[in-house]
Amino acid sequence: MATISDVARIAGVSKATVSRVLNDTAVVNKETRKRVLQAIKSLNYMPSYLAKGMRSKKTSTFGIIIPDFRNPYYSELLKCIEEEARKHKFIAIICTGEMNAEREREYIHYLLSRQVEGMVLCCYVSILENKTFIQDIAKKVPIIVMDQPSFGIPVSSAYADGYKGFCKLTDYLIEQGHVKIGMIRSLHKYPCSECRFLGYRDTLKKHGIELDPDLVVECEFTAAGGYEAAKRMLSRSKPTAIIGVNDLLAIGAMKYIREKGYNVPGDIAIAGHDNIALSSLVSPQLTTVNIPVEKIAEEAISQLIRKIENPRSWNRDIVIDTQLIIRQSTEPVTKHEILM
Amino acid sequence: MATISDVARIAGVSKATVSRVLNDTAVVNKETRKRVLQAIKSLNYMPSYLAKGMRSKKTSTFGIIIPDFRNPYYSELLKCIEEEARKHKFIAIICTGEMNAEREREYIHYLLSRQVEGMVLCCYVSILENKTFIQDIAKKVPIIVMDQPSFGIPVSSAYADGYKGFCKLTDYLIEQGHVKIGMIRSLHKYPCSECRFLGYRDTLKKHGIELDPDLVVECEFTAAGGYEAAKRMLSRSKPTAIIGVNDLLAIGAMKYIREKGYNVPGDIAIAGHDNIALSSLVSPQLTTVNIPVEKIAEEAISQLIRKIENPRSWNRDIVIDTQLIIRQSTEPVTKHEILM
DNA sequence: TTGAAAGCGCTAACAC
DNA sequence: GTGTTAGCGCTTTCAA
Repeated sequence: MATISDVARIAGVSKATVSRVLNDTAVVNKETRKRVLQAIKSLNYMPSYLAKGMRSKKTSTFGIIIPDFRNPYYSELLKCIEEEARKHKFIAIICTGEMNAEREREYIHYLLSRQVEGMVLCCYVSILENKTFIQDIAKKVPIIVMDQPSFGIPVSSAYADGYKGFCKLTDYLIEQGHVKIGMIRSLHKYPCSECRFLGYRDTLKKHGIELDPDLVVECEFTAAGGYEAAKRMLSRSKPTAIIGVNDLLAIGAMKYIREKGYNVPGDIAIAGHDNIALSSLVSPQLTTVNIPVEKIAEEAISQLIRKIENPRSWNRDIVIDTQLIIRQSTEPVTKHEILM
Repeated sequence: MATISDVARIAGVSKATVSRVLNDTAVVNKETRKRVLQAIKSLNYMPSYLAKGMRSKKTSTFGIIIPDFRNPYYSELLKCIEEEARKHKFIAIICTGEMNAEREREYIHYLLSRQVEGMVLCCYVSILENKTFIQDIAKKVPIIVMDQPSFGIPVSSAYADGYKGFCKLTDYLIEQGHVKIGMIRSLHKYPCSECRFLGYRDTLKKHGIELDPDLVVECEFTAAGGYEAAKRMLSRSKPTAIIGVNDLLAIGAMKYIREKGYNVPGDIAIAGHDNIALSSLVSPQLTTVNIPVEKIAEEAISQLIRKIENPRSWNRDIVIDTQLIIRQSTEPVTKHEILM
């Protein structure tokens, strides 16, 4: 691979001049510039990001940690983040933390030694279990926490308002006449899951409905988890509606319920949260709460870039509003029966 | 951030010795080693991958280009690839080519200037449109092409045998008594899609069934594409079975068909290919062909690593066998009617 | 407007 | 076993 010295030699100039042409960092004589560009072309020269980064401390890279590639919510998030990064000529190194604090820490270290200029963290575990660790990292590199607030750690954050989302969802189901409303939530008390649960709990309370512990079950963050959770819930009680803490769980639950011969929404209405693409592909289509992922990604990345460009700029907590999306899985029973 | 010089100073040794301890590249006196490790700890020192990579030409990084994060097949692939990479202490930089040759080329350049040690390419467009380009890149860095053969380009490849898969699928449907079997394929003639189509075509022929052009429709690689494709197909003809070139398309088609009031599999049987997680979540569950993604990822990465460690080693075309998975969406009608 | 020289943090070759 | 030295490919003073 050709180096800047090769280019300089071919063009009959110094390395410094080539660098100037490359980075537009000083005025270069028109003729000289032309010769340099020709040399670059003829050698098929490409600057080395390693050398560049080492010298200038700018790697145009940031790191991002998500729990799992296979959760469609993160697929959408990654897509949006990549586009945003692209706009700023950044590239993202993506790692999966798998809800494992040690693995998360390991990757964060790894990213740091690769001199990323910023980090996007969807680390439900570390943030809680390792406040001081994250705090130390934040001194070295700008961090934005996704999907949950920053809990007093001096970093920025960007997340959808899950509390409000679950208030809307629960309110809506109660309006439809439901009283025995179950909830499937995550096994561990992750903040984003917890917020959603509180929205559900408080809304029940507001309407004078007592929370029934039999109607709250916990499971892994997968469709299979939702399936098992529904099984457990139905073995204890018989709700007329079930909310999943996210769409994936709701879809898993729906699968179990339909396999058992129950009608959705006739016998049991189901709703989720996140509005992943899948939620409108299943049948009946899933009622859910839309998270404007693009907007979150855009705001998060621009905040991160701002912080990279000016490390002393303020941290921000960016809270994004969500929208209730009513679909077949919670349609009023009468209407549903007509359709059948 | 502390550097190797700081560590050397604190430990009272030379940088070389620190490097030796760090990389286990020579025997170091036990006492000295201890002092070095203490210094590393006390300084919270982390080696810089930039400097390391620059000097040693080893970045422990490879690049991977996929079409889209949102296709679940790639989510699974990425997960497996990350795990394999992890075993070898490599990290992956993931980019999406979006079936766009220019974007693919741009990212490949980008990866190259970041000195990746190898590339995994799921680039349906570039490989075909830019053979010489890929060929040039292959001279600089080991490449493994995924999901399709290497077409004579001197690189390795790893893919599932889509031709055979579609033979099995078509054979099976014909055994079930289907004659009017439609196929939904990709808009562009990507090799992996084309192979699958040929398996379908040849199997029909083998059974003396003539290919009906009205029963072959093309669409984008998304569920929405499959939905539209089914609409078009049904407006022209009435098959008793439809195969999607992948599960996503099949699921989109199924959605349209059920919305139109047809029974699946009663009126129209549906099958896909890939066995994405989603295929067993929809109802009826989708008959499909399993691609052992883990195995492909494992073989691909170990081949890539082999090539990195010994650039003169042979290229290989790794072809992985697939398995027919029969589910509800193609169950014999009689059995289905009993179930209803 | 351009060049020379220093140095980013590390490893590798060679001495001792 | 360990230290010295050179240099990876680039940017950034400082001089001219």
